Amino acid sequence: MALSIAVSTKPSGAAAPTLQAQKSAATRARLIEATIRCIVKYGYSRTTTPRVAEEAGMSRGAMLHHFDNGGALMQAAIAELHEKRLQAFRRSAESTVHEVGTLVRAYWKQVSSKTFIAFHELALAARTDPDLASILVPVQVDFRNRWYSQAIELFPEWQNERERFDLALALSQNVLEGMAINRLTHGIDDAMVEPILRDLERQITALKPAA
Amino acid sequence: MALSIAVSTKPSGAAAPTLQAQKSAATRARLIEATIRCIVKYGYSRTTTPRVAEEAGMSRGAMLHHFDNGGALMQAAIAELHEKRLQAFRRSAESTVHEVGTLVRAYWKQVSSKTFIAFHELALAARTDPDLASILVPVQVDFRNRWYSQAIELFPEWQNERERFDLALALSQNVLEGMAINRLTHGIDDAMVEPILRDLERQITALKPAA
DNA sequence: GCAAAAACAATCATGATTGTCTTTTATGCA
DNA sequence: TGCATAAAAGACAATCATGATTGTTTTTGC
Repeated sequence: MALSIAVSTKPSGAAAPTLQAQKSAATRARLIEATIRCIVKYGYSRTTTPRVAEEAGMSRGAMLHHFDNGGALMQAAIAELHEKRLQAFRRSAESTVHEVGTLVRAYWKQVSSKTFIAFHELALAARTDPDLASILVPVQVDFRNRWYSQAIELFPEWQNERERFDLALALSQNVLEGMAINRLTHGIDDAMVEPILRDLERQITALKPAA
Repeated sequence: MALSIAVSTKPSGAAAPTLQAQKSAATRARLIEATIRCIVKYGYSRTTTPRVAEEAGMSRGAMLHHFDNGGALMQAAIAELHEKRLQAFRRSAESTVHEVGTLVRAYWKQVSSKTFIAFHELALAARTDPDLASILVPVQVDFRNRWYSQAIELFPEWQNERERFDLALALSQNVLEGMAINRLTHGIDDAMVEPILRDLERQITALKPAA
């Protein structure tokens, strides 16, 4: 699916709440979800417009009526993925106790989701695809920034020892994401997941100042 | 580059040391190296036969004379990458002192190489490409097995506490590979590399029984 | 030298994907 | 009830990668 940069999605203004607009929005959502599913199923490079249309259960012509081109659809899918990540992210930050163990498990669950699979497909493709990168990188930066800010809010008492704090964050990120990706690629690791999670928890707790 | 499974590379028997055979082998090597460079530069899905031919500085026709089809070339490239990894791997196991720090650094250097980039491109593509997976998975399994065996040889005194040993190995693998991939995808991490490496060393040392 | 084989180059037909354009269907509002 | 408009489907040409085919040059072995 070729990316045409600097394309804006079809509906410019806030649509009136007419019945057609609702239907249109639903169809657009269906297409976006189908795109994400295709990225997970076939990978980014094999996510083609015919495949997405088939996955969404509609003709390619109908699909191109809602999105000017494949790139616009991909852009919308990226925005949706970003939203999903932020949402799952906020949920785990709000509802749970601010305990290291639960937070580690929450992020592990997050990187075990299809959303993360799709995101990594995009991220790796963006490495060699400048057009995709120009869309994806700002999203990644935004996510990273929010991640960091959220962590600071969750652990205010930790801000005196910024070095240890940063190390704990970087460790969590690299271990969990690394483990998720490793599981994607060679599959074989399931037995070690629990021990590693426990070790990571233990280590973060050790880095954290006593409450 | 479509993969045609179950194709064998052209030269069946051990070639006589004729001039043509040498030239042929050199050309084949050039093509394989060009393929690997293309995977790194353009990613797996954009590694097409015209691009490889251009990268190798020869016509596509010439290229298809040395490899029956694109898949055969990709298969040869995978074998070459496997060799490269094993080679770098043996070097760090043989030449260095069997010290945790040096070994961690050695593997970190290894996952920072273009060989690893190419391998990860292939590994992720194989997730959704059964033909590629059928070629790549055995190679991955073989590497993993050798990795494990090598580690056992390097640390015989550790074999009484197999759980800690396995944890140390899994940690090393996930942290280092995860960090390498993270650096590939969002780039931003360089400042944390050193602290994480040091922490990993410290942790492995803690898991290891006193010599 | 010379014929055979290999290396190399160029072209062709096929299939897939993309974006545009036209046509058909149905939906909402006067 | 009509009719204007959006939704949906299909047809279209252009582009690109692929493998096969054919032609040309160079090397090998007799």
